[in-house]
Amino acid sequence: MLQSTVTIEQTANFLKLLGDKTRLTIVGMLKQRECCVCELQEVFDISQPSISQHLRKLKDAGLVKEERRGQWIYYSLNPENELYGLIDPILQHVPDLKDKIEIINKSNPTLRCGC
Amino acid sequence: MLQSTVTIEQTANFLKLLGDKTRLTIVGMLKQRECCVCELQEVFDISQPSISQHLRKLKDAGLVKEERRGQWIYYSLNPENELYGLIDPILQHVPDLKDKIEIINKSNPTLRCGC
DNA sequence: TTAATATATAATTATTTGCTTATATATTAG
DNA sequence: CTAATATATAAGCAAATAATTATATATTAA
Repeated sequence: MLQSTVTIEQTANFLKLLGDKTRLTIVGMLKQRECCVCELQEVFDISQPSISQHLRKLKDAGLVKEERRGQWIYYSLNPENELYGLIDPILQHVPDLKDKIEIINKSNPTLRCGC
Repeated sequence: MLQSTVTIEQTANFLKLLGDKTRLTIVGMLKQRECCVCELQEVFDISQPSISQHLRKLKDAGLVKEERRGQWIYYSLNPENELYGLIDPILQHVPDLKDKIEIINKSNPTLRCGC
């Protein structure tokens, strides 16, 4: 694979972006499946605006895409990002996040009634 | 290779550490060869104490070792670090730092006179 | 011993960061 | 339309960060 044309400063900024526990966890979860904000809220002990602000940073860096579907805005990783290829090696060093995905699968916040 | 037993928080801290242009450059240079502070000074536009402080952070995180040899203290990467394996994939996305190594090879600050 | 060099530490400061609460906007349901 | 829900934005604040200058410590050379 060719070396990408990213500057050292861009790479440092990318690492700084992932150098936050919340954002790294979000990215790890999005690697498994897209999530909306209310789903992420199930997993983190911070306020909804705080989650939105982390997502905005990820989006501003082009690492994450958003897509509105009705009431919800779904976030997913953007494989077009020049440094996307770094995500996998990084996540390989991190414990599995399937438990977090389990949590939101079970609580299912986007299904408000079981009728 | 087995997945290492590092927490997501430790990984985030590691990425935050490398998420700084100066420190990422230092690590990239140390990947090529050990350096002392006065050599690194040739390459950066910041004060000597600032460089020492970056090195201390890297050392506190166990990413870097130091070894005094006479007047100089040489810094090198510590391959024992649990996340050492991440350094290569990261540096693959960064332009080569051989030019910086060239600079210190040429200025040769540890050789004060040619006699 | 003294002077020079290499490096570390301390104190200070401006900036950035991550959070909070309050509020605004957009969508859906009734 | 109105109420409820999902999300974003704004304002404010405390803590962390990266730099600076000043000073201390360690080593070498004379």
